Formats: sequence, structure tokens, C-alpha cells
Amino acid sequence: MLKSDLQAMPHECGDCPIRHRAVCARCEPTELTVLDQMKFYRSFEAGQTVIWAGDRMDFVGSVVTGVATLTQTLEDGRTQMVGLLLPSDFIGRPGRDTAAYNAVATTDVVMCCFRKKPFEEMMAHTPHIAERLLEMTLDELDAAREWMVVLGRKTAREKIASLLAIIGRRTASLTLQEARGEIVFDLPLTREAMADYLGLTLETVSRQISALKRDGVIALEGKRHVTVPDFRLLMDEAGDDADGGLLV
Amino acid sequence: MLKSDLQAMPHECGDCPIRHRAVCARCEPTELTVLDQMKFYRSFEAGQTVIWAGDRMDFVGSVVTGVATLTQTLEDGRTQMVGLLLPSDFIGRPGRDTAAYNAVATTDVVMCCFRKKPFEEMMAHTPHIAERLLEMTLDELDAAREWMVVLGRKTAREKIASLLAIIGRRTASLTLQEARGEIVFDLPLTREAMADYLGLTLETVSRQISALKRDGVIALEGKRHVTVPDFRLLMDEAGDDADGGLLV
DNA sequence: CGTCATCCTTGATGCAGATCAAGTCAGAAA
DNA sequence: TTTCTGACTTGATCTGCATCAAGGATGACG
Repeated sequence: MLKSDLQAMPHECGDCPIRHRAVCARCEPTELTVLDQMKFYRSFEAGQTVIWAGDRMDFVGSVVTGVATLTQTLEDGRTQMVGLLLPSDFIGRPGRDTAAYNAVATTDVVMCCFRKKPFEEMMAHTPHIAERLLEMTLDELDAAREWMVVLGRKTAREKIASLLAIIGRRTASLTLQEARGEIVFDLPLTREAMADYLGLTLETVSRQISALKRDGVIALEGKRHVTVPDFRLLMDEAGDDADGGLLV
Repeated sequence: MLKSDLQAMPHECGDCPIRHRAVCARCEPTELTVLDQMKFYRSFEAGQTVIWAGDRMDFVGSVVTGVATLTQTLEDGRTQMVGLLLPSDFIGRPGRDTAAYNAVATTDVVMCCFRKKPFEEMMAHTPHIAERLLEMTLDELDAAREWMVVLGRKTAREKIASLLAIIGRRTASLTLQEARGEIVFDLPLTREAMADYLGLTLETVSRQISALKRDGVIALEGKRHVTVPDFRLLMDEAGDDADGGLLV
């Protein structure tokens, strides 16, 4: 655990897998050089906590590989996931010095971090970063609003289908599959994490996944490896009007 | 309707009621002069639609007075509110040319608008605007995440209490009441709109409001005028761990 | 090889909130 | 005044998901 915290990752920004999608996407070579010198990598094992809500947070950063979650907990233990962080997603809020949510790695995760202070100073001088961060935040807001529709108005079956569609589409875009016809991916979340995402219990998640399997909407190999024979069918089950093009 | 669309509002930015909270909050006098010349006011009557999802949107703007809602609708008519726009809140997304959601005025509303193109150009040259917009968007994202917890994990009674607390706190901050002890306000939403906010039916909203009244958590005069004798008590009913200081 | 823990599935039952169905109330129009 | 309409309330019943409970599968580790 300690070891992994400090483990160095000898990446150059130039061949960074999230170079064109992360907060640094718009930076010019000279700006990138500065960032390159500021940045440091941190690794987290699956299940490890990145930060607790309320704790002092002196860095911001991007998920390079892996999946992490943001969750909020009520005093009696009910928990709701409020963010699903995939590669290129940003964590931390400039201008705030404590974490607002629990962040947990659900797979092994590598993050590219910057100490908050220098990053904020750089933001003030480098419109390319603030610009990109605004764009990413607006995208996240759209995703949060789409998610609110799922939480507020969809049935359990539709919720599961929606989540599978989101993960499937994002995975497809990373692996250059097309998000139609057959797509294949691994679930990066336990049943419980899916329940926390969707405002359900893990039993209901399990039942609905079994039902979708029984109805041929998905096929499972083990508990995590999912094949969607017809993505169109899955989208229908999700109950959206449009094809959900917003989320990416 | 047409008349109200075009009605001019002879405001100077200097004495604008949302001057210090809106997207222009950080602008300097010279920048304000430019905005002052670009801006135009639009008024909407209660119930009037500001814009339909998917429609071309060639302006952005701020709510000056009144309350509007953003809603998303599934094909079978299920509706979820995804944004509640109070004075100083921003509507529209720079860089996008169609509306993503339905926007409806729920009370009479006055908006301060800018044509999108000139506003975007100004944003590119005026970091103060982009800066403030980033900050506001991050706040909205926090609010959306808080809302997700409400939608996903709270009971009907807690949902109602949460909504009353949010409206009460915001109203209090506008009218310089303190958000503790007794506070008094008018609901700017119908029962149906509250239901769409909270992912409930209007019957359940009505029943839970009656229950809170019966239990002395709130008092009602007519259907809309609410007195909260002890704001602390209402917060307890909302089931949050903290005092929800984030939302404002 | 067993055993232990974690994650998951499935069944039985209960209940919160949805749905269906009458009303009530207050303000506007006639 | 009556009538109408839109917003709201309340009651009766239904149902989707939660809850409670038991057991299965897989992999790590002795």
C-alpha cells in the first residue's frame, strides 16, 4: 500500500494515453513541458481509497488508467455514487482544499497528479487549461443530469440497461469498437458498486442482470465479462428517447 | 406572449440585483460597459416555455428575477427536473448551439441575455467571465451531485424536507434572513414540479407535505406559503449528515 | 487438499410509494 | 350568483423493489 502510493511511473506526456482527452489536451508543447516537470504519478490498487470526504487534498489530477468512483454517504450508511471516473477524467476542484466526496479505486488505478498550488497558479496564466477544465466540467454536468433522470425516473431494469450502455459505449470508444452491433467489455464494478451507482440494492442489481441475460439482451461469461449481441436492443431496454450521444 | 418576449427592461448593470453573483460578477467596469451594450432583457410569464430541448439556441443568459426549471423527458412522458434556476443562475452552454433541456418559467421571470456569438468572443478575451463561469459550473456540479444523493437514496419524506430546506435556505440568503430558527417563504413550484424534481408522484408529494404539516415541521398558509418554525428540525428530517452548507 | 473470504445468486416476504379514483378549494369567467 | 378550471388533497388498492435469509461459485492461502 505504501509502496504503491509512491511508485514512480516514467511516462512522457508525449506518449500519454490520455494526452488528447485530459485537462492538458489543449496545451501547447511549451506549456506541456512545464506540466511535465510538475506532474507525478500515483498508483492505487483495486479497493484502495484515494481520498476520504473532508480530508485535506493538496493535489488534483487525472485518471490515466483504471476506474475510480466518487461516493457520498449519509450518516446512517446509505451511500450513493456521484461520479464514475474513467481514464482522462479529472479529480479535485481548484480553489477547494478538502475533498467533497470519497474517492475509491475500483480497479488498479494510475493517476497523473499535480500539487494544487502550482496547478492553480499555472491555471491563472494558462487559459488553455482553464478552458479545457470548463469544457470537461460542463460535460460532467451534462452526464450528472442524465444520471439524475436515471435515478429519478427509470425502473430497475432500465437503470441496469442504462449503466451497461454507458460502460459499453465508453469502453467501445477506448478500444475503437463501434458502439453498435455486438460489443464486449468487462464490468469494472461489483454488484454493490453498481447498486450504489443506480440507487438500488445489490440483490436487485443481481436479479435484473439475470433477467437481461435470460432475455438474451446480454450474455455473461463469469460475473464480469459482458457480451452485448445487439447494442440497439440494449439501448431500447434503457428507455431513453435519443441514442444518448451526449455521454461519450 | 409575443409582447413579453420583446419587452425591454431599462436596467443598468450597476444596480442589477444579481451583479455580484452572476456570470459577470468578476468583471471590471470597462468589461461591464461592453456587456452593458451587448445585453438585452427578456421576460417570461409563469408557465411560459423559455426554450425546448433540441431547439436552436442563439443566446445565453442569467435569471435576474423569478424561477425557471430545466427538465428532461423520456419518450413515454416521464419527466425529471435536472436544474432549478434561481436568480443569478446561468442558462445555456457556450459552444453548443441547441438546447439540451426544456427550460420553463415557473414564476414570472426576467432574464439578462447575450447573443451567443458575441458572448463567446468576449469570453475568449475576458478571463474574468470564463473564470466565473467555471466556478459557477463547478458549483452546479456539486449541487447536481447532492441532488443525486436525494434521488437515489432518500425516502419521500426526506426528499420533501431536502427540497424545502434548499428553497428555504436560498430564499433566506436572498432576503437576508438567517437560515436558522424560523424562516418563511413561498414555494415557487407546483406539487407536480416538486414531484418532477424529486422523482416522485404529485400525490406522494402532497401526502408528505401534509405529514410534515401534521408533525409540526412546517406550517402552511394556503398551498404555497410555508413557515418553518425551526429550521434545524427540517434539516434533521432531510437526513443529511452535514448542514448542507454547499448549496447556497 | 480443505477452508476461508469475497462476491454473487436466488427465494420468501413486507412495505413505501405508485396508481386509480373521488373529491375539495380558490380564483376566474360568465 | 353559478360554473368552470387548475391545483391540490385524500382514500383504496396494487406492485416493484427492499429486506431478510440461505446457499453457490471462485480464488487465495494454509
